[in-house]
Amino acid sequence: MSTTNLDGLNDAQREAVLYLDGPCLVLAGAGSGKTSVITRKIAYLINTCGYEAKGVVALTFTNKAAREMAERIKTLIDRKLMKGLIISTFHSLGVRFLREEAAHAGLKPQFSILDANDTYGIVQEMLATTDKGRIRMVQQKISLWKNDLVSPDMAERLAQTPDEVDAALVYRSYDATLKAYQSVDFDDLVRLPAQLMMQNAEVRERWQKRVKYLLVDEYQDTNVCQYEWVKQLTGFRNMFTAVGDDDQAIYAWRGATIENLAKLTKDYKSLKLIKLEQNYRSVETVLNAANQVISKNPNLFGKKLWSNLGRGEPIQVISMDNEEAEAESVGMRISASRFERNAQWKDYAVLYRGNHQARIIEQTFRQLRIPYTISGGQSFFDKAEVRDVLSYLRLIANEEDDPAFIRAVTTPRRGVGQATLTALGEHAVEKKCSLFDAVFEEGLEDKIANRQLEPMRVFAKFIQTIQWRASKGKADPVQAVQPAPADVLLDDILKYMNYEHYLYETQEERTAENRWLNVLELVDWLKRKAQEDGLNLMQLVQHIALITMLERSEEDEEPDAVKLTTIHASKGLEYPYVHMVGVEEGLLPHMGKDDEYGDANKDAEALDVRIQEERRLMYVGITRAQFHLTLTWCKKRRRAREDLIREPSRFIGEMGLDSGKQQLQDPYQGMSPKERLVKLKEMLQKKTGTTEA
DNA sequence: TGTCCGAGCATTCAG
DNA sequence: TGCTCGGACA
Repeated sequence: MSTTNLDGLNDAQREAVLYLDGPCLVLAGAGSGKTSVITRKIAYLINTCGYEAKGVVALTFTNKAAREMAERIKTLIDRKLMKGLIISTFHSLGVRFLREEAAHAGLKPQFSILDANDTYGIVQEMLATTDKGRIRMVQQKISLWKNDLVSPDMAERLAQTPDEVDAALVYRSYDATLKAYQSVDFDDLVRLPAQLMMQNAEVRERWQKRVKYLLVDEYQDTNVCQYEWVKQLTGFRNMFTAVGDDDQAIYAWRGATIENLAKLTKDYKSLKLIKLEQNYRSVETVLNAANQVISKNPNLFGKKLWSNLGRGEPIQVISMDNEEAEAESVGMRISASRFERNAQWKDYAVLYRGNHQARIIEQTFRQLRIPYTISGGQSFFDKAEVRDVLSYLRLIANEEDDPAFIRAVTTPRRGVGQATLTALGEHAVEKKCSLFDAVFEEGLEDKIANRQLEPMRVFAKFIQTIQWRASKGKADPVQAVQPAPADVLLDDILKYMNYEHYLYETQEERTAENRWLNVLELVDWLKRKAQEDGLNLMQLVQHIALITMLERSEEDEEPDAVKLTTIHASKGLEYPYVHMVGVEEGLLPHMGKDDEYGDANKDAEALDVRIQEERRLMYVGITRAQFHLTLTWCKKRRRAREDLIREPSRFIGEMGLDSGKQQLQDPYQGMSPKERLVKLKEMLQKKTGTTEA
């Protein structure tokens, strides 16, 4: 295992792995084997070049990507040599960084991490409104500013519209509030490390010394902040490999900026550019269409994918009467195709632009008895029940975490309502302390009636007791409590919450049961984690933000089912047979309610930029297909109570298909569902008669 | 004042 | 489907 195996890599891939003379940008087209390049390069660094694992850092955007990368590396490197290797998301590394450097950021190491729900509440309070749109707009604006490394001061100067002026004002006090809560939001997990490294020489040197080689995946998705952090981390050494594809940049709306790719060539004069243009995924018909579409975009580097997987079948474009017919047709086609090709359900994917499009497809698939799985949905840690339990843990670790206090003290209900919390808040301001501490501050009796005060004090005492019992085995002489390991404490917390009872009392039995199961799963997982890594409760809580529910994937076996997913969520995945639905003007490219093409003159450029991103989205969708692609669009689509007349997406025209051949009508057009089924059965029977191997 | 129910309506997403 | 908003009711 002392040398790295480079077998099976093409010339460009090999060059990318071996290049170590300085900064390196790998432009990796769809399906060109970029993960192989990253993992092999890591193996090469450690196995052959004598890098210590702890000096190598690979950054991704999702936990899933990080996990997959780690899996692959296990097969390439001796376990013993892997110790200390960091493969993580930007945010996870940010957490680790901030825990270590907390003092420099003015935080205690047990700071809390607030998610979008918590910050929504904070913004809501500051705006003193219930206008959801406005709150979200401000929240988003602040997030984008943070991602762009724009300070509140700068934001105030930059703000143009009245909305922005508002947002800038909120931004300032929002940040102050987070500080007071000893909390950070998700954006801070990257922003604060970047800023800290820019401003603090000691911190900068420490981390630059530590990171000997850096690899960044999906570089086109980085924002200003991430760019800067990467730059800081690589420092004078400039030893890094960035892998990305400008044609697959589809996250501008959340702050990512493709300019980062161009900026790289400017900032690093010696940047080595390597293009991976051989595609190992798709047949030529698919690839040609993708190339044609994306060629309508201005391009930075000029790359063209090719493959030697053969010509492949023509792409099909099918027009439908409406979305019911579309869903049915897709279902029937998949059924028939699966039979004809002797394929499996999981070889098929249905891609769409917006989540709501999945509904009709789900419905239809259930009728047709087609098994499916649907991607996306709420993440485990966003579920209300999970957040409820975690709010207790957060509060135990960091009693300054006011949002956690509010959530915990009001869940389950214990007679503490809005009025009480307001009074408590005033008291906290007066005494300049957290809500939690305010509960014990003198004078509260004058503000809050005993009936509310008492349960609140009982609650706060309970939290303290757990804190005492959790802190490194110190028995508290006054409270006479015994220290206890995390699993015991977790049980005690759940018991105190009486959460199961609360669930069944407040919700439908079925949902209560589901939610309780989620809680049990969470607690199980936490206990196991504590056991395996020998953590006490305090340490465990601090790790929560870093966690990925790794072990959950025991049932990893993916079921044999058709995959229903948005195009966004499909990035990075591949399927033998792909159906894209709703390929219509207005949907793909997507147009909001108020922006019609008509008076686009004023902001023609902005519109163009948006169309370009939609075009890349189309490109991503097309390139998911390995062997066959079917596009459908509806002549009419029901919106509210009216039928809208629709037109095929401009992107269909841009694919350069020889029309006529591929412009199919729905063969089942005008038939009732029953008739369609009969027709399908006929077709299947005919096939059975003449099936070949 | 709070909450319950039916109607209407959808960008895209992870940490 | 699932969420939110508006109107009705205790």
